[in-house]
Amino acid sequence: MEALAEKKKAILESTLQLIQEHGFHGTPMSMVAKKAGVAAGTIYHYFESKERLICELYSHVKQQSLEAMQHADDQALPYQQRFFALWHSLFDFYRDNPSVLIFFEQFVNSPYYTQKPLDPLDAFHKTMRQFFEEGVQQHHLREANPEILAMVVHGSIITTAKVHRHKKLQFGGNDLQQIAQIMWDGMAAR
Amino acid sequence: MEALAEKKKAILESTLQLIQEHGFHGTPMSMVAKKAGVAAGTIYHYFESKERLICELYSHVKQQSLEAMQHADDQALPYQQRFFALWHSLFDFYRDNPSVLIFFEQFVNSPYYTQKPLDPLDAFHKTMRQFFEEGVQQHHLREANPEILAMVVHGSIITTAKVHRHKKLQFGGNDLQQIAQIMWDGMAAR
DNA sequence: CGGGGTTAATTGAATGTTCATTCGGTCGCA
DNA sequence: TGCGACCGAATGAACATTCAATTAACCCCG
Repeated sequence: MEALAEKKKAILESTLQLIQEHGFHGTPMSMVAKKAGVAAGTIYHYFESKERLICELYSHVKQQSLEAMQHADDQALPYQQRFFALWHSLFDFYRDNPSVLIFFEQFVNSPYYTQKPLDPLDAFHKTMRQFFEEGVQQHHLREANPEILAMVVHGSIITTAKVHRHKKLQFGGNDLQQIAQIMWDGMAAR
Repeated sequence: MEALAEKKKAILESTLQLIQEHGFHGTPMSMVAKKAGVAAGTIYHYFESKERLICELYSHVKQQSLEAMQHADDQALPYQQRFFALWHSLFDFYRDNPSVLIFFEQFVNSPYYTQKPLDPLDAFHKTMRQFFEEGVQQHHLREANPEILAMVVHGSIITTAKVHRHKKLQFGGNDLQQIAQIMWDGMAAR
């Protein structure tokens, strides 16, 4: 069933691309179809509606983020080193996939996201939380709600990637390391 | 003639409200007109197009954020105290005006924002930067690019407000203080 | 092996709706 | 009488979605 997956994938990826360029609006199904090299009707073979397409794209993209994060984590390393690896690998992922970043942010602030019951099985979120739970339990990090730590760190990564993208600031490797360091110093056990 | 004609203000505020509820798309001009209590044509008396309306709304909203921040800053206080006041006042502003938060985020990730040359006179940004420049110069904060510090702190505020809004986490005052503290500890001079 | 039959995949023109924008006209005021 | 604010029905373009028709994939019986 590979050929089918091909088309579905092409549709998802075209949508992602086009949303980066033209926004959530300004991306008609006809344009998606054209870019994906399929007929308009074909999209409806794979996705019930535009809304469903976008929601599936969200899951797809989130899965990718998770993989980027997990890929870089080597549990054998000391915790602090793992923290920096996590920070940089996620940042790199967002920097190298600006369309993911944009789509993600647009989706989260759209009614699609608010309307849906939040996915309780959200693997990305869960993995992130576990990482910080571990840090707190082992006293590498200060006593704090791991959810909060996860949120703040992920926020710093997203923010940095967004600013980078807009070229408001061009970050050198030192700058990035400094940002990660600020986060670490703020959260580390006293 | 007021600083802003009553109707113009009503249009701006209705747009803000509706975008929170229905998103950037899903907010037709006719709906804005109805909510603002004016005729569709009237909007075009004040705004050239929907795009212009949205861009003006952005400036308007940014101005409000600036005021929220400045309002709380008392330069007579010690720097650290000013930092916490800034963090909390901006957070409170976003928490109490979720429509601003949503709109802001949606706009920044839309093509409207990317297309426009970035406003070099951006007063919000400038005020923020100056605050952190001062902290670095007076050695309250570590040696770092003040732009970066400003970005990271603002990011932490926005992230917290967003998560709060989605009710993923309900923050108590302690939680908030802890987040601000993490940021301070990370940035403070060693 | 082959061909007839069943199902799934794909097409793209047609449909009906929604929307931004326009414009001829009304109203109130100087 | 003139002007600017304001109205809202009318216009035309753009769009999501549908569907009847076409093609490819597969399977089973002879």
